[in-house]
Amino acid sequence: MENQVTAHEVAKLAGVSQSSVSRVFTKGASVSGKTREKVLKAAEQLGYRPNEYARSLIMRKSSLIGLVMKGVSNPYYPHAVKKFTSELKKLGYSVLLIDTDDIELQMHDIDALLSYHVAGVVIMDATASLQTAEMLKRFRIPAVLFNRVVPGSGLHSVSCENETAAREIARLLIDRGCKSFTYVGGREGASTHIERLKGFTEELENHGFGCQVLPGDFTYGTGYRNGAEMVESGRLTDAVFAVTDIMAYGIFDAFRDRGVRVPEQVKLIGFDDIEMSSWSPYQLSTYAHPVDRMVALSIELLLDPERSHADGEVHYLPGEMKLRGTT
Amino acid sequence: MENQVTAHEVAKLAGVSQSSVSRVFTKGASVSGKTREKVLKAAEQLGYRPNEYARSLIMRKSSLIGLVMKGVSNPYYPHAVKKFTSELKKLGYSVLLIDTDDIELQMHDIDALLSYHVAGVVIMDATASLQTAEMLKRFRIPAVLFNRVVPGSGLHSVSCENETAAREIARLLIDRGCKSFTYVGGREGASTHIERLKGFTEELENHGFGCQVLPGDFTYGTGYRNGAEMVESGRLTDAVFAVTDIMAYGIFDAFRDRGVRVPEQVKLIGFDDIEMSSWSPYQLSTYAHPVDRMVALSIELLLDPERSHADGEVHYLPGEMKLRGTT
DNA sequence: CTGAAAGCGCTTACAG
DNA sequence: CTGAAAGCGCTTACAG
Repeated sequence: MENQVTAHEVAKLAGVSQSSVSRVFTKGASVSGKTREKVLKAAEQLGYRPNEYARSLIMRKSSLIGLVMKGVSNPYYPHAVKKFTSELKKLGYSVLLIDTDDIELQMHDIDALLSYHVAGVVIMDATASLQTAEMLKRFRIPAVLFNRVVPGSGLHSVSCENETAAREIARLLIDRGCKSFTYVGGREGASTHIERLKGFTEELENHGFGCQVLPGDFTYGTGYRNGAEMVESGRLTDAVFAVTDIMAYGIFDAFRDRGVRVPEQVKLIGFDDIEMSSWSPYQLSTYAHPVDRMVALSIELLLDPERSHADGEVHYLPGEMKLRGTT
Repeated sequence: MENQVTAHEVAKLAGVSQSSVSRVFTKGASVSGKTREKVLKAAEQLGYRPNEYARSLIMRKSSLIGLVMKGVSNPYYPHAVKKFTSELKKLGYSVLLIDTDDIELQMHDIDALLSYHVAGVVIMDATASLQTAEMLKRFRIPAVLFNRVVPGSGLHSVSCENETAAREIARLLIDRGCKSFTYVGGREGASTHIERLKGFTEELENHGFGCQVLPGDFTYGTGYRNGAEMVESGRLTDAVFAVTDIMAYGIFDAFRDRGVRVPEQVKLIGFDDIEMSSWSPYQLSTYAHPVDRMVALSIELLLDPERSHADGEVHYLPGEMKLRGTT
């Protein structure tokens, strides 16, 4: 950064004022074609690039969006991250990556977001505490929870139609002739878990069916343990709905290792539709998130000045059922 | 950013000069305990945070490190990213995430890196072209290729001991009594592919064995196709070494779907040791990267002023063989 | 359209 | 230890 080329040097070489150089690199400013040409040539020659720190400082506007990630366990998120970065890039924003080890966004991480006064933050796979929400609001940083909703936080949320999808899944399983059901859940308190559980059990109830509910934490290992236990304790049901694909794989493998056949003896369905679900050992039926639309809406909520600081909007977008070999 | 609290406001509330406020937030500066206390109290009250844009501008030093990612296909990378962000955070750096869709780092992405004049960039899973390397060098931005080496680029490289590991793998397979061998590779030109291929075939040759080499691209699908073709064309060998775990899964599944048993009929081994390799359907033998040490060394190369701008150092770190059920 | 000048919020010699 | 002042590299009224 010591030997950075400045607008001044470009101006000198081009024989114009520094203001003119600036105007050439500021869209919307009026510059004559001749000046523009001279400046561009000089800039090219010197390898000039406007200094983003100076620009953000004087414009009092950040071109950074904070992306908060927690887990690396669910391959669903890297895809969303990629979509976010590429869409944001088109709009002239860069991404500041925050990777928490904790469930919640920690003060340490918030500090970075605040120091750069990011134009917005999207929180993925992490549960923002009410305290975090207050913090963000206090510093007037627009935020959206991606694939999560935290009631009372007042933050925007963009999720998949979890409850509706879960109802659809219940109906599918009933149509397939299943009479007994199990739901294997995710971390207590996670909205995806809560909503899917609600939709599934309620719809079953509407049809006069009960449901065995097993606790989980979104990991393969816990899925496996649950699957094993179901078989060994003789609590196997006609159908199993796992809160995420990753958990479904664990359940499936536990079944397979114990000679339980899917879908002949048990129907199994997951949620997310990550890449592995179409792999040969699984061929898992599942429900796909509308990732692209979720990302687009999130960005809209963050960047639209009308909405970014308004009360939190909670959106549920419809995805798509993917029927494969396990149902 | 409009209503940001500045050092001036804190100074006024604390009854000191703005310089003193600055000193309190600059480590190494001398301030009296009394002043520090007054400033801290006022800062807390107002929710003050030094503006990082102003700070980077005046110090002519960026606190940002660019992290360049390409694929989302190999779960190996998200882990490395997490390690990078947490280590970097400890050193006071934040991460600017670049997510290319192209194989090479594109101009568009370089621009962001340049505008923020990042303190360094780590390139993962992307092949930096010689042109990119020139660009980075021209702007004096330290860079390290993670898990890649590009000869002639003059960039630092930190990789796993690919060649040595591949030799070890060859010996293991020979010890297991295998007489015929297949190597399923990655993208043409990728150094991981080249080095693993070299080590494997050379070591086999040393023992008087040949090797069938099949082309690949690091994806599950291509692994599957290769596996299927080997079975169907009768070109199955006693052992198969896949350039990455992901490809090994595809090969394994193609074998399994065709009734070929692993390891009874064919021994199979991968490279990376990602989470799925320990999952029940695979139990894949593989070679684990020393990710933590690779990350630590990369950061060292980037941040050490003695080395960051020096000629590219190429490092190969030893990992660890993980023997599971497929060998 | 163009240039001179002010100012964004900081750090850091310089004097005291 | 502390304050007044200069200056980092920009954008943007303000005059012309």
